[in-house]
Amino acid sequence: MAYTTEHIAHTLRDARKARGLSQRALGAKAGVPQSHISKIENGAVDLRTSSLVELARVLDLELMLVPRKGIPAVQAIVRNSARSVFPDVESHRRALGDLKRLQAAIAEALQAHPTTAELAQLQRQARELRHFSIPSHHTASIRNAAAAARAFRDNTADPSALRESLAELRRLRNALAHAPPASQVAETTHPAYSLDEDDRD
Amino acid sequence: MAYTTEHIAHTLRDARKARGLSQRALGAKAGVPQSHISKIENGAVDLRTSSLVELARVLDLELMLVPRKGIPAVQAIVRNSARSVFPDVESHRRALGDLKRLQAAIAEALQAHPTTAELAQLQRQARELRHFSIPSHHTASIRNAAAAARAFRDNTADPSALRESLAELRRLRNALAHAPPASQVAETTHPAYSLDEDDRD
DNA sequence: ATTTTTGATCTATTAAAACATATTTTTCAG
DNA sequence: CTGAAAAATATGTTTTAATAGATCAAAAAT
Repeated sequence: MAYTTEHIAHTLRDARKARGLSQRALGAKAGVPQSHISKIENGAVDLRTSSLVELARVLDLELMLVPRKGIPAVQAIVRNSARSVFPDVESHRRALGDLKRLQAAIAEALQAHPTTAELAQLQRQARELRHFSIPSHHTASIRNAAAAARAFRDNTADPSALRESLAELRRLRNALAHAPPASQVAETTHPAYSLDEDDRD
Repeated sequence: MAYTTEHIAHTLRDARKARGLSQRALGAKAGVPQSHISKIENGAVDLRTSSLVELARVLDLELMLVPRKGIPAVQAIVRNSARSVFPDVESHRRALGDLKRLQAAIAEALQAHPTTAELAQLQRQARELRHFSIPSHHTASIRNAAAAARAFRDNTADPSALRESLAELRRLRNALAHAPPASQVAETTHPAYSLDEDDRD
């Protein structure tokens, strides 16, 4: 398969992931079967132009023919369009780390005290939050919750701190869920360049 | 067929014409049969991405995925890359006029003196030149040749001026044929927008 | 543990690509 | 200007590969 085609496949996969779409979801929007998207992303097929255009559209990308002369300039633009959304992606990445630590703390606390209802609720809430892009100024809430969980693990006495954290996380989740633009998972508009985010845990 | 696909087909055809390539010539360079190019340009097929990439490459175009946000900026760049080559197209158009007059002069001279070998050679040479983009500073050679032909028509005596012109045109042709970039017919790098040059006489 | 979700694989169908051939357009001699 | 030869483009046919649909395996969620 030609270099450029590989490249395109990568771009599509990255863009899809950055938008938090599954192959099925993307396929549904673009009118393309999931199976086909799988093959495309794996470079197993030389897809037709219409398919490429459809997929790109759904991912907020447009296929363009650029004169060789203009390529560097265009690359700069593409890079910029991407950079303008990078901050969100970055803080999202950090927020994911915080969340992961929170979940670990909860797990440990549960190990010690498996019957605590507040911990189970916190666990569910933390899982929920992973579906959102979390602005940096909210990481404190998450770290506080983790601290509360650890404190509870060592001193079972008082679950009130847990309830407090739970309420705070709930408020956070609601705020994010009703946020105006596409705050649902890292706003994207991806460039042609991989970024291979460790979106996984 | 989707809008964008139509659009791409048009861009390809325009770019090819602007480069003065036949479907066959383009196909040969890109490794695609002429018949297929015909279908592509007529929107009769939904070509595969690799074909599109190959054709674009030969036409000095690159396929890129541009974030929606960046489209206007990219369009501006594309437009500019095109404009920068316009002067050449213009002088090419003028050179074609000169060539046409030269051919007419030769024809007349041949009418009067059908057996003159030099005239036949000149005729062939003039035909050859039509395949090239001729920078404006070379039009003098062509006009001189036309003058020589007209002179010969009226005064058969001396064919040496014809030979002189012939040699000059040959030199010109060789220079153009071996010119470094794509001087072969109007340097192009076409935008997505038609330009529909009256390449015809 | 099981139910859901996600991504990969297999089969049947359909359309692109390759090859040969026809048609149209251009060129140029008489 | 007219007709023949050549070049350029279009159109059939066959072959090959993309696409759609169903099924499967692995991972995640509850």
